[in-house]
Amino acid sequence: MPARGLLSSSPWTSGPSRRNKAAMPRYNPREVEPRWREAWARADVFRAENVSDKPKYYVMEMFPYPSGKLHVGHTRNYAMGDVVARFKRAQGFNVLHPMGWDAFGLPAENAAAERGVDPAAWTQDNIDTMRAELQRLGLSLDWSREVATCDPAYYGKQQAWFLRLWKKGLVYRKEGLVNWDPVDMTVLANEQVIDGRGWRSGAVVERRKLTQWFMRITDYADELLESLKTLDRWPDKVKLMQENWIGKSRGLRLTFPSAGDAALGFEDGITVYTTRPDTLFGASFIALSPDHPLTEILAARDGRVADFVARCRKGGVSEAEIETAEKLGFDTGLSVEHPFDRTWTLPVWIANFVLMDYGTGAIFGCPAHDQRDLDFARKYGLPVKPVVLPPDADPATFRVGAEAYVEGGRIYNSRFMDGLEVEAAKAAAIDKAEGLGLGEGATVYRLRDWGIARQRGWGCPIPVTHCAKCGVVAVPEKDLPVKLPEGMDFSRPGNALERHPTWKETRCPECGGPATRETDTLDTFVDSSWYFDRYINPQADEPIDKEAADYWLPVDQYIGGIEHAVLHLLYARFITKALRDEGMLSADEPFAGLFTQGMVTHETYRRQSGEWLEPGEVEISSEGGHRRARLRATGEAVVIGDVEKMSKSKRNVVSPADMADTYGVDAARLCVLSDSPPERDVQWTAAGVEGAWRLVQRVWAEYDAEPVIEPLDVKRELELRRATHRAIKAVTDAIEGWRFNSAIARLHEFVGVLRRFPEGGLARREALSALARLVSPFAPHLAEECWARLGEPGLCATAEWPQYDAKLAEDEERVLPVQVNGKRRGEIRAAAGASEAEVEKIVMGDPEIARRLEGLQVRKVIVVKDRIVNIVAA
RNA sequence: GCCCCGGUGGCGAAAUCGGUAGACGCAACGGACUUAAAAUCCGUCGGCUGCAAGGCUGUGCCGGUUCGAGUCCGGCCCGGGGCACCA
Repeated sequence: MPARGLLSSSPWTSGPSRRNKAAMPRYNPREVEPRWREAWARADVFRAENVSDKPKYYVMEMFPYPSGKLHVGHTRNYAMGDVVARFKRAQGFNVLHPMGWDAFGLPAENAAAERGVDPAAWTQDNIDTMRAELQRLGLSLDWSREVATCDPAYYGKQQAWFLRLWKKGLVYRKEGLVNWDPVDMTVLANEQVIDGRGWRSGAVVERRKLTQWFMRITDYADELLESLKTLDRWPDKVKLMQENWIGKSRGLRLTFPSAGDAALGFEDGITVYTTRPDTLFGASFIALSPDHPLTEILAARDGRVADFVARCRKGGVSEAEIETAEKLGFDTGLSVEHPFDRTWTLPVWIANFVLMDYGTGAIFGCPAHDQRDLDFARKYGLPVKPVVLPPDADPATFRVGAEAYVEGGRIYNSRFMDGLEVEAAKAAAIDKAEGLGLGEGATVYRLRDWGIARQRGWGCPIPVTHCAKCGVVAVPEKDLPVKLPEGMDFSRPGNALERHPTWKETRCPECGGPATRETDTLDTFVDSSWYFDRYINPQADEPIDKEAADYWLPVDQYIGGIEHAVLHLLYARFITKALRDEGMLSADEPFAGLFTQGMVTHETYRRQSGEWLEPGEVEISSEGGHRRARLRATGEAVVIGDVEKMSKSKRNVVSPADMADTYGVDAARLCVLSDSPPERDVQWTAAGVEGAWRLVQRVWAEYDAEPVIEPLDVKRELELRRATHRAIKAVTDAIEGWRFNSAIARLHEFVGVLRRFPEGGLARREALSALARLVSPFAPHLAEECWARLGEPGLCATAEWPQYDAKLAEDEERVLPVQVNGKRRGEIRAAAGASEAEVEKIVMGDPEIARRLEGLQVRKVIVVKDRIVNIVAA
């Protein structure tokens, strides 16, 4: 949003500054910034070397989808990464800071459908636009390593490793129930279904039976869980989310033998999975999933079962259905024997709340100690028998009412387990079941295999052919990449690749007979699971240049949104481990350090008709204490919606370009990093840019000022030197601690100090030399201009980070507040590091303190070195 | 329902080891400069109270630990995020 009054007259041409001399042109970023970007490009200073004596540092931000326009959320994200990249480079690291494009996906298809453009051309245009915008931000990126996932040179290598994983058995095809998005007309992974709706379209997801491609991420479930422990530079929150997602549980897989007249398919009894084998004597029924194979057999024979299953399938995933969550059951009339007492039989039900794809798809119900089972038992009049006694309860009177008892306690009513604590009873039950040959201890994960196929035209083709004679055959590596055709028809929903008139037709690589190509493409999360490997050498013949990868991996610092905590980060970890086991790289984990930055949010605006509006089209006013919004062009009333993450779909995006046009790129970078800590969400306002702009001008004014030659005052010189070293320490520590907002605050302070020291001399020179380098990660163009003005050799971008002298960074004298009984009553001055005795002496000799202590008896004096004094007196 | 994370001036926030609460910035107000405005510079800026020095109070609420609590502990309220028939 253009700031008031700045469009007609630009701030840097509006008049001379009055500091130190009559007329001085103000710092003009429009002229300065492009010049330094050219200088960096000419010197190629941001190119990383795959062979180097320096220690390596690999820093990257999550690559963007090329939507066509950069917004301030991107700016903030990439500015953060650039601060780290420039800081580490200055500290002597060989820094790899690459960029690329997550370029497959639906928006290109939507654009093709709406405007009849070619998705490849549309995407390429967007990439070109956004690359220019990114380059304008002055990011220290190594553009020689750029990758785009829609480039055959990239996805062809992806097909190559995909086939290797297939041959290894990590990829397989299976018929199963899938989540079908009826709007996008594609299959979604479980992770991509949120509240029963497609993560992208928001449409209610249906369940369909289809043959699908999967990756065996569950083979790695245990390692993915265990090695989370090695990720000490990941946020705990993300590790916790992944841990919950993997959902490891230990329990018992146990078979209930069928009782009496075993029905067809039912001879082997029913196998259930439980994490509560200690409650087996509280069992009251068995429940099968509506999708259980036995249910299907029963449904084939009995129409009432089929009707019941149909009822369960209807909805089931819809939001409303989940919320009401009514338990539904059907009594099959069949029964099984209790494994621990074969004379005891239990009825077999089919229940809607039993999931087929978790455990065995069948459970035993223990209503007293499981809320779902209790709800079910109450509804259908099944017995409720408690077997875990709460610590203070009386076995004679303890009853379970409306709430199941799920806490710990002592087992009773349970024969050989009586008297045991819950954990001991679980072990005893597992032993017993194993002894009987009816069960074994089992570990089960919530994590499911990853469904990777999408019925989309704009994605990486799955490189296989279907031959009537040979079945599913891999395309030979020499024939890769399997490229997308030109001229796909996106005017109708569905898979444009499938509809293409000729692309499908091919020859079987094995028998040479006629065959068809697979028309499913890979989930775009496959594309983003290895791009950090490809950056290392995007021209390599092999998908991954192993030698270079062994040097660079793992990524030292990855920066991105918390919204990828589970999906992208889990897939990328899995693919890394799979490729490692294929011998393609050596790293166990892709990202040693992870930082999840906050989102940039903005209010949303819509027309009465529901159409989204951009913030720039809307004028906000205050009428009667209420904020009102009107369409700038027509005055039409506009609905102010929620504050949400900036996204193209809701059109609540603010471009950094306007801000950069008016104030320059450096001010824009400072603005997005100021004021709020990087991990916090921020609601966008342009207010901070004025402060950033002033900082730029004030920094420049120090370099541009004519030197004031005055005799150096030794005391003032020391004071300035102390301020310099204190600033170096503070900024360094703040960057290392990811407190960029604090680092910028310290720059403001340091500039404030410099204004008070216009004299020349070495101390000022030292200060200015340090300041340029401290400013450099945040406002790199300004830093170069200052550096050049100082006459320093070379580029500031390649200068060493300033070192501080720890002695100078500490004050030699401290002001210590003095409290009496915890209330501040004065302060004293003491040498830094003064002993308790020395400080106490000064305190007691202070007349003001003495006055405060009149009539009181000092009981105790607490001296915290260099910080505070507290006198306890009565 | 369960699991996380937050709540500090008019606003964004700082205080990261239990030790001066509000650094730094924005806005506002007062002043300087200017024919004037903008820009720039200097200053004030949690609340109550006082002529002043100062005093009292204050980090969502209630209680606790401590010489000392924004920070630690217990209970609650509010906001945000994640998971949600996972047996």
